[in-house]
Amino acid sequence: MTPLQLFDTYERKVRAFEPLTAGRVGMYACGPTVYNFAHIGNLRTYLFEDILRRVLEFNGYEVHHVMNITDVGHLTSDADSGEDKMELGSKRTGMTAWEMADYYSEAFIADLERLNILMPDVWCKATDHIDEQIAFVEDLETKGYTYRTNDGIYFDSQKLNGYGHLARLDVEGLRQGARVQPGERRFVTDFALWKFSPPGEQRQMEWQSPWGIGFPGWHIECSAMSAKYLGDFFDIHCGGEDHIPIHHTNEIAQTEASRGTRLANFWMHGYFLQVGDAKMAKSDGEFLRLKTVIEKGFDASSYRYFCMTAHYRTQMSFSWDSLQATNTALQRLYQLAYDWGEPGEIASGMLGRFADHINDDLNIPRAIAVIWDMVKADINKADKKATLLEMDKVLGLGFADWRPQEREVPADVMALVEQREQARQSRDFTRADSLRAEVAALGFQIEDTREGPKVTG
RNA sequence: GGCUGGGUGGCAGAGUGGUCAUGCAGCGGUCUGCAACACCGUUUACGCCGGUUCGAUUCCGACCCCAGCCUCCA
Repeated sequence: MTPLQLFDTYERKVRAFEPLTAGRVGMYACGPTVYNFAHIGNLRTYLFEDILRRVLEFNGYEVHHVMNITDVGHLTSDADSGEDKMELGSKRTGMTAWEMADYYSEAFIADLERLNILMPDVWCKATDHIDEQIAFVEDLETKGYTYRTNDGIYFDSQKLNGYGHLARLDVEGLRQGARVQPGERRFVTDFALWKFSPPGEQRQMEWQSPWGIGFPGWHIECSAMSAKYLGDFFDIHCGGEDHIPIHHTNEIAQTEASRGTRLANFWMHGYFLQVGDAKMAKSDGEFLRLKTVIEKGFDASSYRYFCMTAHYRTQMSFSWDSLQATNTALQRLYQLAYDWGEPGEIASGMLGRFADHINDDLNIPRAIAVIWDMVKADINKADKKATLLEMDKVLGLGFADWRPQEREVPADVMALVEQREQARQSRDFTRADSLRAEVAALGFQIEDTREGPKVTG
């Protein structure tokens, strides 16, 4: 088996993965901001992270998986700052920010469960770690990386050598191309560590700090919480591609300034799902949820499989037709695997090829191609089944538990089926075909097999 | 506008300096009373223009288009 290789955004190359501590992997995944439901594009990223985790476990590592929940927003009491997500969400739903955070956190976790995504070992909420964040900012202040403006404490990105290396930022170009007035910020790439509550306003979420009442900036929660649960330098930090230039760049800046590390040994990013010509933007109001996919008659596992047909590091196009196409393939595979019966011995050649591909920077599309090779290969069914079940530890499609849909066939339908079979036996095919059409109109399909007619719903 | 990444057959999507991705769809066939299922076979590709090379979809350059970020979006 080829040793595991992963692409590291920081170094911009695929390199051998070696855990910092033998046998153990610390993995931090940027979680959701809980102001709305997750859309299927969000979920693609969590599917990528799930595959990453399963591949690490397949390689024998014990994974310590941490995911944050961003439940802090800029909450103001009036409509002026309509940009704020938590505020808008609270207004839209009629819930308090706290209620809304719980509501959408639960909905998010339910989606992950439906997709058979393994749960993190630690869920950490930003609001449960205010003290850690304040301590982190205090440390940065002591080390001289902060300055104060009228609305908050900011990180002085120019004090740091190599700010923006993760994203290969052209800092001077950013300065010239800035579309927003910097205000009291000294430089475009500076960002808030702590924001003050505006005078005279009561926020739903605000806390006491050495700098006054306010709330933490967005980036600080990940630096503070990952340090708490995984240490100052851990194995893998992952998230969506959109985080590369801002969020992860700033996390690295904070941690570099405070702890002297680049936070994680590997930085990994899942790429966007495209729907039609546009990306999925929650701000557009309309976005596609897993719920919608299920309501259209697909299983969550079909969406899981769909995502696995593309490499995590390429943008992928979603359409109902392409989901339908992968669904057809997956249902075929389920039925085939079911018909293979009880598992025998693992076919090591096939499993080896599969493992080589997953270890080659999670090349799941190639790994799945090996499965289709195996379908056609001259290997006995029991061994194919055993091999597939082993592969499914990574794929997570649930081949062991899949059963053909057995819908209760009503007695009147069964009667028609029997009448048709009699008509067939007496070679009255005209009558047989019209009875088949009748049964179809009632929502059941008849397939003639050697064992007689098979009725499916 | 700047920076970062990408453009592959009807669709989705791998990969490679010179023989195959794979799946779905299509087409032909086996099976079937006809179908369905299954199985066998099979067509179509590498954005555009140059360059390097014996040979480029693959390497290099320009151009066009798409995406991300510069607006606390996975």
